[in-house]
Amino acid sequence: MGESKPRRRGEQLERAILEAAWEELNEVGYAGVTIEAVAARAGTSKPVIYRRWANRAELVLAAWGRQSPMRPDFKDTGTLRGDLMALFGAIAHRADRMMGSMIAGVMGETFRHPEMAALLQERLKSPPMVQVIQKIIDRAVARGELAPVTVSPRAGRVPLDLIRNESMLCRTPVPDSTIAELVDEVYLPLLRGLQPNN
Amino acid sequence: MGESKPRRRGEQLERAILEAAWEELNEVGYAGVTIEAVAARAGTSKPVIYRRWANRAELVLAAWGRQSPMRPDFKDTGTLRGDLMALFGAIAHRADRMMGSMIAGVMGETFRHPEMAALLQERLKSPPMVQVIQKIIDRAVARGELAPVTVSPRAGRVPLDLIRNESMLCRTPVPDSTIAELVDEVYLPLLRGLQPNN
DNA sequence: TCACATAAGAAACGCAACGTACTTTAAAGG
DNA sequence: CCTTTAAAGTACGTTGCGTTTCTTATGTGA
Repeated sequence: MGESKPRRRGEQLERAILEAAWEELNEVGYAGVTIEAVAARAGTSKPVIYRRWANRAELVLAAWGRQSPMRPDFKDTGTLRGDLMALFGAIAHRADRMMGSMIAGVMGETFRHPEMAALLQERLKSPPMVQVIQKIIDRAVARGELAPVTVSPRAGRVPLDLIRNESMLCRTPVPDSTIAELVDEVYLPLLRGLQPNN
Repeated sequence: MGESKPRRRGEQLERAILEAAWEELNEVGYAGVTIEAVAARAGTSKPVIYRRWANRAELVLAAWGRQSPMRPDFKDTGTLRGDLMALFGAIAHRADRMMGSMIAGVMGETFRHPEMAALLQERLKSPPMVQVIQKIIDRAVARGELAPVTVSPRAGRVPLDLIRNESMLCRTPVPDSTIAELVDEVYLPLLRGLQPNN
């Protein structure tokens, strides 16, 4: 066999596997991902994968972890509503159909592999979100749109939670109309209600 | 063989299967449910199940459908906050860990069986919720706790969505402290923010 | 009352993927 | 250069799927 493909190792191989896993995930969803297909796509074999991750859920979480985290751009749209629409839109854009499938899939396996629950939860807590929202609020306060407000961690997580919920249920990209509803009928009222003079 | 167990048919058999499926679901979670185990528990065989439901997701949804829907008791606790705590608590009580596993599992299969997405969504829309919340609000208005407010369908779904989200992520029964957070830091402010004089 | 249509029960199948074990072979490192 | 490491490849037993085939109990209606 003259064909001797250079044999990859360590970091390089691992990256190839995780990329293959991510692509599979996007094509067939969590339930459709098989270790064998990932191995084939990465041009490697099952044992190589099993040496690194104990099961599908771990592999998928690792593949997810390699994807660059959301970097919400702070560009000022000039209004509180505009900023919120942009933020919600950015979240929704990331939380597309595949995301829902993945979260659902991993979650579905936490009965068999309870240790995954913690990993998944940690991944979903998304700490930077509160700061982003606080920044948006501070700008609105500076504009005079809002009385000074501080959001609790819980209130800060609401946008992410609501959009994740929506995108998991709907399976399709969250439509703009839904984003507008969430902003106009939920989050803007919530922020107004948090103002001290109530 | 003197042992001739009476052979069940139709409705009776179907009920036995769905009950067995529900019990399996509660014991091992969606990912752990196997048609074979359900058949064994119901004292029947696989073909009998496959003759009725095309796959695990359909069977599980059917089993879920037999469970009595939530009947939120309207008992007046005397305060808006008390009523909301009771409502959120009732939702959380139903949306226990198994619920999360089931929703996640069915959702995870919507890649393979897209037709399930619609069924699941319909099941989750939970129409009566808005009326319940509106009733709670009206009582608060009558008490003078709140200026008159009407909640949009979207705002009315928020409690259910947030608690479902929470219970899916946490895997454990939603603790009272979380329910209090959702009421005090999210939903009460939201209702205040919806008042017209803002 | 009996014959027939229906559907339950049971066993086995081929398939796919799991997760593991074992061998061979290429690369890395002292 | 020689040893160690681990990747590639193969094969295995297991499980559950969804299906097929067959037998047999049950309810219906002639």
